[in-house]
Amino acid sequence: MARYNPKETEPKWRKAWADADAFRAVIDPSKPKYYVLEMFPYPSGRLHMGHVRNYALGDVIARFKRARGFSVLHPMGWDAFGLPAENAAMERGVNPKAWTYDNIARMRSELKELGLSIDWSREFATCDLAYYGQQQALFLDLYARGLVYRREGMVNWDPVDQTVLANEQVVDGRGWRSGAVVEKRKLNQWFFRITDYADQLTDDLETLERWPEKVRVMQENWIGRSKGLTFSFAFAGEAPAGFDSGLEVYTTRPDTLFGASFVAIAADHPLAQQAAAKDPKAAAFIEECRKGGASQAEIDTAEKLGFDTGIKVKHPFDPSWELPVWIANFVLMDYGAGALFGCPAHDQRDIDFARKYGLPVVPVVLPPGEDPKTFSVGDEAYTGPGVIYHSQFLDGLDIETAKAAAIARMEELGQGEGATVFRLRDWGVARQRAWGCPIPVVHCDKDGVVPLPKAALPVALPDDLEFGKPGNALARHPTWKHTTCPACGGPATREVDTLDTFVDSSWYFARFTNPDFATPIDKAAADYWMPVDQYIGGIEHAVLHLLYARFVTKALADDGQLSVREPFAGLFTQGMVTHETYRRQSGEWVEPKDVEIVVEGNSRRAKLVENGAEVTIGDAEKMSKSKKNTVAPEEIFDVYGVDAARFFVLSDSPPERDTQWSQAGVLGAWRFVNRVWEEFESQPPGAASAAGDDEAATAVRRATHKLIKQVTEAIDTFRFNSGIARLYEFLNLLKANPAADASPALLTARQEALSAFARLIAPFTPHLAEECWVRVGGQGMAAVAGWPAFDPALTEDAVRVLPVQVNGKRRGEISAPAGASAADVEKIVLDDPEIARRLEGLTIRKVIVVPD
RNA sequence: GGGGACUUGGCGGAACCGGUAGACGCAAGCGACUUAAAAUCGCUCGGAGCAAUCCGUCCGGGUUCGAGUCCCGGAGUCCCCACCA
Repeated sequence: MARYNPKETEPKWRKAWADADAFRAVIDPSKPKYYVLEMFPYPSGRLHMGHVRNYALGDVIARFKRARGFSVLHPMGWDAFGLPAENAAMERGVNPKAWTYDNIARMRSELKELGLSIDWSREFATCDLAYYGQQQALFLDLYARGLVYRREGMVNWDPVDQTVLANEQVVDGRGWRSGAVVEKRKLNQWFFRITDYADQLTDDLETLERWPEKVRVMQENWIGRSKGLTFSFAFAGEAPAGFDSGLEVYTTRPDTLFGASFVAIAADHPLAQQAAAKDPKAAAFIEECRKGGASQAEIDTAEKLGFDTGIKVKHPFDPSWELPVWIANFVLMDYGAGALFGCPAHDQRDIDFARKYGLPVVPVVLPPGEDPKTFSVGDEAYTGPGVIYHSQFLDGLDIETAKAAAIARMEELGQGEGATVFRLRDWGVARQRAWGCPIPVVHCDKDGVVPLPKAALPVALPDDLEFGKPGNALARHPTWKHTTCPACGGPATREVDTLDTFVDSSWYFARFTNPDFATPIDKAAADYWMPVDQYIGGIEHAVLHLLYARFVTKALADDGQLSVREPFAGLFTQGMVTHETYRRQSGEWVEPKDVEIVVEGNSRRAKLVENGAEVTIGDAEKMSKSKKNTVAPEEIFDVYGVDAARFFVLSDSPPERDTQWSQAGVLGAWRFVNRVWEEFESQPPGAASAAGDDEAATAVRRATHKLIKQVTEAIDTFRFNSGIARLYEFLNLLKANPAADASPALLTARQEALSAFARLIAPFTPHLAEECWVRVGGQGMAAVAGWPAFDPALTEDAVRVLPVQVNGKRRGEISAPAGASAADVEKIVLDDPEIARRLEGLTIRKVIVVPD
């Protein structure tokens, strides 16, 4: 029998789908819609196994939903702006635009080879003028709504990439791409007012039921909403210049106000600057603070350092009580008010500080069961529950009540009010890069910063950028930036900063609903397709991309351009594709294809193919070039076909977990493909439908209906590996009931089984499914054939095998008809000789029957 | 320091509501076919034991007729955030 030949069948069916335009997304109000989207790829140049898994996952959903009668939108595009193109330009002297479009062309053809059910007519790249021109319009819309502003601020400067980074892009004090230690710089910057939406972005997380809990928690922590009190300390003497209304601080523990023993301000605080101007020692201390690094190790070991300014403030509830104002290295200027009051007894950081500088430690929260006369705090702050004491009008209250009472009193006094503070900062969106979306504003000597009118859009990037040296090639282009001011008509210069590429990916999903529309979003199309029903991508975007996309969606909804307030109704975060790592004794990494695995019983060793030298087998890690543990998808497609590769990345592990690529694993998938094909080939074509049933036919028929039910549920719940296990089981059953020597009844049952089977495997192995569908006499193509239905009555077994436990231990099993009553089951059990033996000498006290 | 997840054979994993632990796949062993190998097919495959049977889901307790699953305590691994007032 001829083996299945994917090289022949797979291209044939891809062409058939394209010719039939089978995957075009159509607005059809008579059908429910389903929008499935995988995070679009950066066109790095080559497809890797992670892509294969990501897009295969989405394609299972898309094909399944299409078969289930949904009108499906499953588009593809390119997240195409960004630094790698500029780096390539610098290193190899290529043009970033040409480099990017070359990569896109190559990756497009590789992706198409995967046989994905994508509507390619909607494809775009974010570096297409047609896309980023619309993004400029969108920028102006947000500008008009007051959601974009420019201010001078301290920014994170990446000295290697020579650009600004958002807070989210600084990891452990280093740039997320370059890994360089980030510097603080003062620059004029463009910001999106994401903090306006901080409350909504937190509250609406609750509505995202089909998001992983983990991602919601991460976003909630990132936004970092905290409720507390802002209030001002009056100065004991004359108020310093600019502080007539006092020194403002923020706290989440107003209940501990009577435990205050100092006030601490950040080194960058204006009051600290004033102190520095008068006192060189203060200036020296501030300089010292600036040197402190932001990395994990530095924070862990950093000593709490302070400098007493000599300034005193009055306690808000007792003006006779004065507190010293210290400059402290642990106070952050950009959180809360940049100043705090220290309550050492109930805050670990404060007590470290107080013990070092000999400041008072007054407990005001009495832990349950402690005696107020003897309770004291050592070097460890008490942060647990208790009753307030030593606190005048707050005495006797619990912590929560005391917080409310303190806030109420402060509001009465007019010295402060309850406040919500966020960790989230506004999103700095300007990048000093040339390969990005130009910001559509000009700078005019007379009119200042002037947004361009929409008629002046798009602002196109010049093609003749020169990338020989670091820095912004757009800024040094000889002519591009020179233009006229739309307000006065005089000479002006264009903004040379471009938008963060995360802006590009914050609305592309909406653009897919009509990628050719004359304004950024076609509301009618978006109203039909949005929100994305199932979004699929890596967990690494849990905060950055997914938070920005949520913000932009809300802003566009408020602007009337979208009706939905959340972009992604369902989110699935898939695991990575990993592979074992191999190293020579010298420590060099070795590629899998240069390694031969030797198996001895349960132990595995590895040696070099070329000379048999011993190789160390390391843990499975994410495929990466640096560790040489990559497997090129094309090579796998070439040997086993696309279907086997798709099938393997889906079959081995649950999709949310990492899956380990192995040669043996893909061989298993290849065997499956061949066994499926053999089963279809062995079935005589046009098997007549015979009336009547025999035992084998009944078993096959029941198993078929059960299989349909199980595979349907498995796909619905993202348990693809379990669904595939059921497919294997069913194939084993068919093999046990072969077409050769089959009764007419069994042949008929097999025919029905194979017809269903061809459609059930279509989401996983679409090319093979088409070939099988033809073989079994199906009409049209499997891709559009519709999902098989099951008869619930046939999914239930008529006879149940029930385990029998005696005293909680399994002691045998009996068979009972489905739905048998408790009394009937009890009778069968008691009549069973094996059970009777087990009951000898025992008294039956209680019988528990669990139905079926 | 704060938050979250995970831990089941040699391996990936299954077990949906507390009801037969280890489905399915991989690896391995034995056999068939073959001059031989590959491919393919059949059987075995958590541990101990001839067997009856006993033990077994990270460890220790608990709830329950019954716990991989629920509760309490602990260990390990991984992820996110972090001088956040």
